[in-house]
Amino acid sequence: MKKYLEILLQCPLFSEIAPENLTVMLTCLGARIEHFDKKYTILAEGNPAKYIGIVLTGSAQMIRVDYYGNRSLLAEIEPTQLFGEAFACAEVSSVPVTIVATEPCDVMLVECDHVLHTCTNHCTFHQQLIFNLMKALAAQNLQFHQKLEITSKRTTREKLMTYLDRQAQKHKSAEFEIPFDRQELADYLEVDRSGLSAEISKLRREGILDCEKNRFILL
Amino acid sequence: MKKYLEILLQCPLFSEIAPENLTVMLTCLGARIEHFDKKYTILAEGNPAKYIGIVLTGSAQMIRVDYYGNRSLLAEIEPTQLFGEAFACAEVSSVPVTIVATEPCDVMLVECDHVLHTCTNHCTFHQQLIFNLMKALAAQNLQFHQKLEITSKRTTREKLMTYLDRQAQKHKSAEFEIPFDRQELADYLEVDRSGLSAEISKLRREGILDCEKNRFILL
DNA sequence: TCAATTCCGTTGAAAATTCAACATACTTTA
DNA sequence: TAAAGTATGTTGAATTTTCAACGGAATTGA
Repeated sequence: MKKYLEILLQCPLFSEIAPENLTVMLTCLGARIEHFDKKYTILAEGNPAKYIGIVLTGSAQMIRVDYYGNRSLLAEIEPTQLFGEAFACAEVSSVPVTIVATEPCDVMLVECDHVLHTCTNHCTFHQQLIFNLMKALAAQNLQFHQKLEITSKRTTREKLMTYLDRQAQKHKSAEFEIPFDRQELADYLEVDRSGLSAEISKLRREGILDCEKNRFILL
Repeated sequence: MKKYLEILLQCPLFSEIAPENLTVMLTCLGARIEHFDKKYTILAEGNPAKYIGIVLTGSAQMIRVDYYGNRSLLAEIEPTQLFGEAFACAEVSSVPVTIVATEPCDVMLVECDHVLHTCTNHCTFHQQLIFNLMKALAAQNLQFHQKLEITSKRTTREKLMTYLDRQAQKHKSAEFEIPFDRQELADYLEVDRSGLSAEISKLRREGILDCEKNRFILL
């Protein structure tokens, strides 16, 4: 556990928590760390929504695969970010999404009950944790707004350009790398991969953008 | 203010708040009530995100209209429900959506700062309010998951059927009313209105559903 | 290093969506 | 009550997406 304290202190869930209090707190929360190799499922759809997850190293994705096998990518999850907290806090019986490791991952799982309900010892901490959770949920809400803004566009071109504009804003540069390969980008934009490739080629020919692999330049 | 206490006590934001404490609390929060006629804008895109809104009577919608005038309907907001809380809590500078009244509305606005930051008098209340806000944000998160599940489908038929299935589940009945007219339903599903009408007719002819106005029956 | 696998761009045909226009029924309001 | 306005369904053409299939490039792993 020790080696992750650095990362945990940067996690939004532990914002404003004093380093010296973190260790004892983690045991109180029933925290445990698990490792997942690339492509492994960290949390499968249908499982009980009891845990809040924190990605410590590597990276993961929140995905949903429907009845017909259509895969939709809901969010990229990077170190220090949370997952599963919305379902645990809303007390749904089971999670409606799947979390998969896209790189070898170390993940911390804490029991949501222990976060929300004050225990005998650490009452003051819980208040801060709930506040932090609230902030994290609000931030995730914004992420979904952004995703909805993108996917509400009707054409592949508009979805792609809206996504790339937002990425450029985020990186404060017209040149940036995205965390997706082509199939993942298509799954995030909710479009067909081959159609997306065709559209990217077209935008290149038109001199609107350039790209190599997952590195894009808006011209 | 008095006449709304009943409704306010059922609002998720004031869950577990004792009735006798509510009135004094409202003044402490800088609460004020405003009325909006049908079709009026309650909160316009671009405005500062300082307030948490509560719909007391009537109904409202969260919408976004893009550059080209495409209208997208993000959520229906009914009495006791909140709006704007995600943006206020995430401390974004301005709201990226518009809230409009679909029926004559009474709306309460409270200053988010006053909710989040403990004042001199009512510290114990604030903790409960933050907890309630956290719950509300988690619930709204789920709503967006549901909307994303629907709009991630690739065809109008699949989007419509997924939406109607969820409504049937919600009402625990194959027969139910939806809160949208055809244009609004199209805006929620992110599809063309005329295409939606055509698809509904087709599903009727195939004996899969029946409907009259906004009342649907799944067969 | 070599073989196997994955990733990516291209293509053409089929399917679906969008768009504009119009007719009818319904609602609102003067 | 009549007129104006709104909501809904229908249609056909144009646009766009999806789907399946393929080949070459890049990556992985034995």
